[in-house]
Amino acid sequence: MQVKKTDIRQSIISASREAFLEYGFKKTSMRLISMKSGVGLSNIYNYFSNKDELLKEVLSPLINYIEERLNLYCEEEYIDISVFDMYDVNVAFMINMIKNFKEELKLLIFNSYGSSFENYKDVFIDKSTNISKIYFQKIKEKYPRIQVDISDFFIHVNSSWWWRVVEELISHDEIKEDELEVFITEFTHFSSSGWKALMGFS
Amino acid sequence: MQVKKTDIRQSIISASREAFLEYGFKKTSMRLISMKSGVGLSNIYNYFSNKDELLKEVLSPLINYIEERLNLYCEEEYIDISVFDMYDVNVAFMINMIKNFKEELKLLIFNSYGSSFENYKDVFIDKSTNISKIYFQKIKEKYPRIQVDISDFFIHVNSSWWWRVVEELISHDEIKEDELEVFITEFTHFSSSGWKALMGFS
Amino acid sequence: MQVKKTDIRQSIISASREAFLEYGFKKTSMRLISMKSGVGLSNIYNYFSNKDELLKEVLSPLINYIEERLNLYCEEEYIDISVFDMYDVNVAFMINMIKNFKEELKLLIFNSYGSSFENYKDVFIDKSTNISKIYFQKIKEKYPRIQVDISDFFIHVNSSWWWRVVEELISHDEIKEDELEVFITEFTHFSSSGWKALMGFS
Amino acid sequence: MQVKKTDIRQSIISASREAFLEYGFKKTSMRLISMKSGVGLSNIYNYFSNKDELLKEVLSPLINYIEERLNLYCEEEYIDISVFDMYDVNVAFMINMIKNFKEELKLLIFNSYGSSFENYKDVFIDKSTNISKIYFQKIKEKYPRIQVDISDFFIHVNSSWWWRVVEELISHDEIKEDELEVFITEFTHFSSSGWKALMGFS
DNA sequence: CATGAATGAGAATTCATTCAT
DNA sequence: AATGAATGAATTCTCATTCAT
Repeated sequence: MQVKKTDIRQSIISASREAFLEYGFKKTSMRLISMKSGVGLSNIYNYFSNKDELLKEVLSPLINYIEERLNLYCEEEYIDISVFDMYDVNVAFMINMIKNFKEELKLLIFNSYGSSFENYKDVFIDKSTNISKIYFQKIKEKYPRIQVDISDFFIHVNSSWWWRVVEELISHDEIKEDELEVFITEFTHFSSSGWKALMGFS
Repeated sequence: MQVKKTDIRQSIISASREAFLEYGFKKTSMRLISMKSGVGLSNIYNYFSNKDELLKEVLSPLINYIEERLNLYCEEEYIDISVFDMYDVNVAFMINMIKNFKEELKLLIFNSYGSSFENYKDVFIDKSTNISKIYFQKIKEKYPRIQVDISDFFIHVNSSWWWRVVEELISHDEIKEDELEVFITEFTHFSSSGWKALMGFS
Repeated sequence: MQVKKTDIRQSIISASREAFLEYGFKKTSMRLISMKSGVGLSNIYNYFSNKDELLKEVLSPLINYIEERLNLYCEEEYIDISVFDMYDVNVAFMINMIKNFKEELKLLIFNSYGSSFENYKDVFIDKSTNISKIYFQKIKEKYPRIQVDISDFFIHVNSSWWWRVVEELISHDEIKEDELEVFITEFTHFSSSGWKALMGFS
Repeated sequence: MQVKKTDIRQSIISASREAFLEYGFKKTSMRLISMKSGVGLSNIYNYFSNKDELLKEVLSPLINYIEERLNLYCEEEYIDISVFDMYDVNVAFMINMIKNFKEELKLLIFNSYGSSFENYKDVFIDKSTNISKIYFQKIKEKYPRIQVDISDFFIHVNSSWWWRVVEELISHDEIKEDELEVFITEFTHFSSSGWKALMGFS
């Protein structure tokens, strides 16, 4: 019988997701995806132009989510947020992202070797580093008395840490709700104290 | 021929190091190593049993260094070190490791996909997490009054951050001495303030 | 839908022409033609039996034009044309053909690898060689005193040159009107002098 | 038993030559070469890096021969040669090339579609056009009275004709020695008369 | 030890065409 | 006439490793 086009697309995509999650992008062969999805190997190419496209398809919701948020953070309204509220915003972003895209994040973070997303981590970190820089710049302009002489590299490493937290939360997805809360508390406490100190508030 | 056994071994190893650094473990073929080293492809197998062994050989100094240090930190004498001195010890360890094994670290961190070191990061983090736990335990035993109710996961993430710092320092090896110092100061200031806060010293 | 049969045929044909011109017959896939024409891939086969047929369709005006002319040249009336007028006739044929079928000629000459027209050049050259032979034969019969002992192979090569001129004019379609005239003059002067010499008129 | 390296290389090369000649570069599969040569498919890649390399190997003697001659013709000593002696030189070059490299020429001319030699014809024609231009320039400088106002395009087409002659001689390799001589005579007579006319010697 | 030769499984992709509805 | 789906054979190339000498 005629199966609808979208069904087949979908079965290819979900077979890909499964396979990529289990073996990683590189170690997943098109043959495996063909077998898992029940769609003939060459037939897959009638739906997607290549293997990378498959990963793109799987990751696109996550990528869109991330890029949207990052672009959002560049906008005006965020200037007035205090450093410490900023933390809550970031934490919320991270937590929501993980809630909504756990599998995609796993794929992106741990299983994308050999694909065009191999270096997405760097892209993300660079972008959020830039946002942080802009943020600090704006703070400086608004409150000239506050000393914010933090090195670019530290800001970069800080962005890197955030990503690291995401990585850790993803790879320990067995963590319970309450453990997560404890961690967030610790993380926020630790970080805000750190930043206060660095900015001369201690 | 007068070429000594060890010379050949050595030339294979250094050819491997070069190639692995340039192309990564997975994308380096044995043929390339053969060509770079001038040792016949099949002859390489008289010295090393497989490709993975080659990376092992290249990384062994670094791995030994790391494991030695990690084991050391479990020992008695370190118990008495205050939390804050501990930082200096850790920083020193990190800096020295980078100074002595920059290339090996690059290999291990960024170029080991496809090898048995693919997940060494996790091994390291787990070990140093355990050390931290033991450390906190000992602190607790010695000074029962100090509150150290830090979650295991936070300790884990903290270890992870350390490793992340190493990764960042390695991938930004253009950083100058004075920039490094600034960063270390910021890092130490930030972290120690964070820890103090977490441990109720603020 | 109100789209007429012929419209669809036409859109397939013109999509094919475009694609063949851009990528060549071999490197043009039916999928591309389907996309360019907006006609479903499998539906194309309701109008044309295979890929080759598509090229045939595109080229048929040109092919018809060529064959008609070639057949025409075999007829009686052309016998009386002097060698030198013959040149003008041929030149006119060539120029007109290029004017009317530039794209088709490009297709035929440079982009037909893999199709049944791959060797059309040879067909054309053979045919026009035969015509030349007949022409010389008739000349001989009419004017027995003229020496026309030109080898068949030379006549063949001559036909080949004509085709080559077409090829060159097509592949240098940036040539301006006046440059073309200059070239035609040179070509005619050169050739007629050559022929005169060969036929003992010098 | 151990067959010597060169033997295998050679058998791959000659199998390639055979296959390329019979089916053309594009339509010859590596599998076929493997079968014809008796060398395992993947083993071929231990000797040659890809299919194109195989054609390169087969054609290199011819290509070297051509390029050497073309470079030679740019040199001083050839300036003094009269237009008509030049013809003899060119004819000799052509004839020798055909004698020495008949099969390679077939490959290059008719069977190289899909390879890096696909457009070698253009390369050759461009080069020899340039040589002709330089030649005319030098003639002009030496004998200012001679009118050589021949358009660049005619010179180009002329080079093209030479190549065409090669093509024709190659594709009619059944031509006998005496037929060849006749043709050469006709060709020379025709061309020199043509040139004389164009240069105002008639 | 050293060498040249071999291997065999596997990779991603391509594509004209056919089929069932 | 039109559509979505399918196919199946082919293609080039890769590579760690083994084998016989």
